Amino acid sequence: MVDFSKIEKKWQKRWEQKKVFKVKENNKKKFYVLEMFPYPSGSGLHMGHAFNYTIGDIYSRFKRMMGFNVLYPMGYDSFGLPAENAAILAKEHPKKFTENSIKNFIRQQKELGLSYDWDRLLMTHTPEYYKWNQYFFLKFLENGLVYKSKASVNWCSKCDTVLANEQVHNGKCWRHKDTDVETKQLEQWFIKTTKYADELLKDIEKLQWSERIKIMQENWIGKSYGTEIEFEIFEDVKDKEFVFLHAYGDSSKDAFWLWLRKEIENKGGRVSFSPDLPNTNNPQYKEQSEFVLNNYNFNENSIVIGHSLGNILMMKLLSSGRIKIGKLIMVAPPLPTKERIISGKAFIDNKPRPALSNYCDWKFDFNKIKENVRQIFILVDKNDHIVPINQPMEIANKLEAQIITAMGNKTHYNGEKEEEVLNLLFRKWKIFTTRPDTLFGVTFMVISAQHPRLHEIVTKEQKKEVDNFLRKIKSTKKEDIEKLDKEGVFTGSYALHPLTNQKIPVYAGNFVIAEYGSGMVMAVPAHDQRDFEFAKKYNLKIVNVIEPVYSQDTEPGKIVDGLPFDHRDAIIAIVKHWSEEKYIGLKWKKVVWGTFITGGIEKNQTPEEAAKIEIEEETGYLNPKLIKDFGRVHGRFYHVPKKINRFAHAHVLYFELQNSKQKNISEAEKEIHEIKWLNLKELEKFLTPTTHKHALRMLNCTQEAYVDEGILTNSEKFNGLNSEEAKIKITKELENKKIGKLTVNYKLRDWLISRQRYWGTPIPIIYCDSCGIIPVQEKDLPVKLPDKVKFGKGNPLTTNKKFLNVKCPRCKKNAKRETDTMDTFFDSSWYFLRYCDNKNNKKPFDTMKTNYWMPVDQYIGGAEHACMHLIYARFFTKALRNMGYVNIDEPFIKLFNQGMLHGEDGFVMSKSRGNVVLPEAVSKEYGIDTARLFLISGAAPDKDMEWSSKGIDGSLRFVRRLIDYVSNVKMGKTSRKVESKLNKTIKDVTQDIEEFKYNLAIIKIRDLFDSLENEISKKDLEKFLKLIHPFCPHITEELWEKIGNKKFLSLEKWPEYDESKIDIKFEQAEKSFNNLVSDITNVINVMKEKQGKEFSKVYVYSLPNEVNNYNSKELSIKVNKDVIVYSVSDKNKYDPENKSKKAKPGKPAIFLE
RNA sequence: GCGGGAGUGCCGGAGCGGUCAAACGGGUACGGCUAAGGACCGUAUGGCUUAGUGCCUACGCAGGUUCGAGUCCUGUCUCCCGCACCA
Repeated sequence: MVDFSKIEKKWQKRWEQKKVFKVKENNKKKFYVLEMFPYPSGSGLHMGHAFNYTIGDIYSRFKRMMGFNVLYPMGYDSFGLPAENAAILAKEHPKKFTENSIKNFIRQQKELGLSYDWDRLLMTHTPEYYKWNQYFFLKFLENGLVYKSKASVNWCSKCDTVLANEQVHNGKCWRHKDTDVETKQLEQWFIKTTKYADELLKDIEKLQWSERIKIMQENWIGKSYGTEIEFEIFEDVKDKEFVFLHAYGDSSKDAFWLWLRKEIENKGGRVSFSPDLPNTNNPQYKEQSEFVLNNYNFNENSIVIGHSLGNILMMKLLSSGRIKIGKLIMVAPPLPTKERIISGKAFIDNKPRPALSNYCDWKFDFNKIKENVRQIFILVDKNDHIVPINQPMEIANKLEAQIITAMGNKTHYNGEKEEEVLNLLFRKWKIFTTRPDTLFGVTFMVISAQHPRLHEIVTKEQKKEVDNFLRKIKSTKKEDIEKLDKEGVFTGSYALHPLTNQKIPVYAGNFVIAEYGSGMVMAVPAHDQRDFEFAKKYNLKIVNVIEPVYSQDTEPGKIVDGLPFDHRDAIIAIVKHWSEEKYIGLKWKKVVWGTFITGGIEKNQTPEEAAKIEIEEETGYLNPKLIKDFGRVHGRFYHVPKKINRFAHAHVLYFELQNSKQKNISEAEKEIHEIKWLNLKELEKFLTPTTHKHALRMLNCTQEAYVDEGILTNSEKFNGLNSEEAKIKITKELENKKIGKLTVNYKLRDWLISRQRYWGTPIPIIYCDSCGIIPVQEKDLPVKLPDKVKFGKGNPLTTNKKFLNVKCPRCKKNAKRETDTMDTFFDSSWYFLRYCDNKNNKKPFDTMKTNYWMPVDQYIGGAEHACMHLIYARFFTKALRNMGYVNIDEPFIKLFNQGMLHGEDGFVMSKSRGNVVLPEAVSKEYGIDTARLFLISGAAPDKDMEWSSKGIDGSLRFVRRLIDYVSNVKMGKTSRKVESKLNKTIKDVTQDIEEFKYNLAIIKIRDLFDSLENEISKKDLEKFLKLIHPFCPHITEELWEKIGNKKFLSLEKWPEYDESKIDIKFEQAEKSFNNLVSDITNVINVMKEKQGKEFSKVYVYSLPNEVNNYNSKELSIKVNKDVIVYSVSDKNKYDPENKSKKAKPGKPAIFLE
């Protein structure tokens, strides 16, 4: 019948030839519609893709017709792992593979009739594009937004590469839901996204995005306010042997680090102090070593702090295996390279030091040293004017020692007091807490077991145990760790409580996140569930510092608003039976209350005394024995008998009756309450006030921490404050002591961009042995990805020597390239800017052009990128703004998240599931316009939608009827009725499309179509076609041409509506018409069923002013009978039963015959 | 655990506090048009009732606000999604 594919081809060709959708910057108002560009998968497009693109295409076509200069581009996110993996499988080069896929994609997208400006095509795998990735990387580097760092990173063994934090979902790789992410310690490139954490969070409110996505981003950034507190972490130095080994030159033995000696001795350590080593002007190893061995004791616990030549002596001694020690701290070691020594220019000043060559012959046995000392630290002065920094670095590498470069107060850290040296022994560790009010409840510390600096605080004694623990953790999957018990192990180190100076143990734990805060937490077992569980497991001290406060918000005793609170010290006495497991409950007679024994504390009374008196008064029992004091609980409630709001501060005391001795209770007491003996279960139901329920929980020893806020206790001068006040005051106190401050913490981490894979943008960095890490110079960009590499194990780029080996841009010596590539999210973080100026080969883009087009007015894409792409792109925009490249704060003002298309089996349509429907197939049978129509009429485009091969029939019917109608309609005049409806529909549809309510728009268009009559004016018919055009572009173009138009409908103006032509009267008329139809059929049915009568003629009697509402022809068609319409006033009407009398406004009378 | 969203006829899904037995589409049934139709057109599709009427039962469940609730509020159940030991 209709050859859809012929029509489609015809118009697609014409659009392309005439460049109908090509845009340039001009004076018109711009509108930038953007769909998240696709990854060009090898399997091509299916209906799910068609669904996504149709949503954007409709919007673009609509906006274009609305008169906007619409930028609607398409491109491909063509770097990435799948291509690499698929290419390896298919033994095809990723480039060829990718470019084939893209070709396929473009063809298929063109067949969908999408109105892209194809001249703006971009592909991220082309050097023309990724050159600018490299360029931005270098710019970020210049601006301090890039750094390289060793960190514990997420590793996916299937991807064979690291993953960014955002790419780990539920402990699994975002691509491989079945692959556990491992942690590895690796040196990687990071982008400082955290620098913009605050702005990224703050600007969320500027975005017209769905609340859902906004909240997801907020949670991801995860800002929390709290206090940073410095804890001193130290090894227990008691009875430990320290040896200070200076050696060389001019410092006197008395002046050398006396301050440090004092610090150590204060903590119980023993310090042996070396005088200058013998004969330092011509040092001989033999002489000096004998001297040291004779004078000092070394054992596996001793800590040697070496300085100057003392370091070299120690390294020699350790090489020889003659001693074994615990820790070696090398402060400012003179460690020139062998070449330098031989050349006689050991140090920066180039003065020869022949003495050194006697000794520092570089014949160290590094493995031996590692064997004989447990921990090595090297401390290097940043501004050392003698020893070049890279020399100790080399040593540190060989020894796997930690190197710290920091400026000393005096050269070589010979100042009065050197914090950096001290820190190696007694390190300061900042921790973050949101609950400084619980500071006095800290009874231990927990450092993350994954913390890269954990080993620094593990002592010799605990090393084995810690190692065992770490091994255990490593062998458990990340997924299981979350379900695992809180576990840990003592590190051997202690922390000093900043306010009480108590010594508290430091544990390594599996439940602390290494990357959040400082990776160590202060543990408050009484008020944190995790810490509580940990403390229970390892029998650690639990100190209660927060007393609960309850507010009664249910009857009885619900707080009455507005009444002031009467404070009162009180007791809650739990009294146990002398022989049974039962407790006394008081049932109140005038109120519906059930409580324990309770009462106030008078002046000069202890809580125990007060409780005993209450017990005697209220129950008569004479011999209660105090067993346990549960501390206080505070309750705000309305005291019903006394008619006041009360704030009771109650001591909870637990008594056991020694015997049944009882005196008589006064009548007055008897009237207030009665005594009940209840077991624990009964009490649960019986007790009404929340404070008493709390007391019961304490009696039950509930295995829970009290984590809410409350009133401080056991907190010295902060006792009695509520949590809110205490947080402020304790933080202030810490600030005064300079060991804490108010601070903000984010969950957001820096963005790890290194990927150990081939198919990505090479990171433009060169490693030079002499110059270190050198960025590639801008003029040398792009660093092209070489074609020839070997895939297999490890990073493919290392297999291309031509790529790998370069000359250092600075010193021209041989150097090596960085072989990691960038995360492909880097590519997609700025592609929307490149579309604005995609052919520029001088700059990433012309700012004039981005200023015109940006920001993207309408972004369309899936919600799965809420915390990945969308955060990166927002970060990029802000960073580029600060660097002067763009003038906007946010890239995407409006965001629309489309739903997913499901296959007929109910699952998301995907190739791997095998439920895909191919557009080509559908197009052949139904036409792509029909498919488009069906896709968006099923459900709102932001909801998931199920494909149905039956459902599409409905759309096909509509399209056919439409063609049929336009082909046969008589051009003439439009009736007022149709005109009214048309204008109303234009109004509604315009708004619906604007709001992406395509499904509703279609309903209204169909409704209008049903009301169209056999005659219509050309103008109105055109308006009607325009309304449908965004949904069905090919068919409408064809019909548009058919009715005699030469220009493209695609470029026509969207119809405007005329409010004055919208007449509700017509709607009412339509309604009464429909009512009439249903009335008639109703009667026909009733009569047929009831009396078996059949009628062939219908007479309708309408009020005279409404008679035009009821067209007999239309009625006849509707009810499928002959219908004759009379006006009631018509004298010649046929009305044998005088039914016309029954006619009412909007409701004509009927007679059947 | 925290956060977000949703529960409406056989199905997909519409539903400004009143005009809702519920749009539109699909399915199903019946009828018409036809040589025939899986094409097209019409009717029906909670129950009872009626010459075009009226009533009842219905929007997960239970309450509440209101003259009036599918629509607002509270609680509850179920489902979906996101984050998850974030100190």
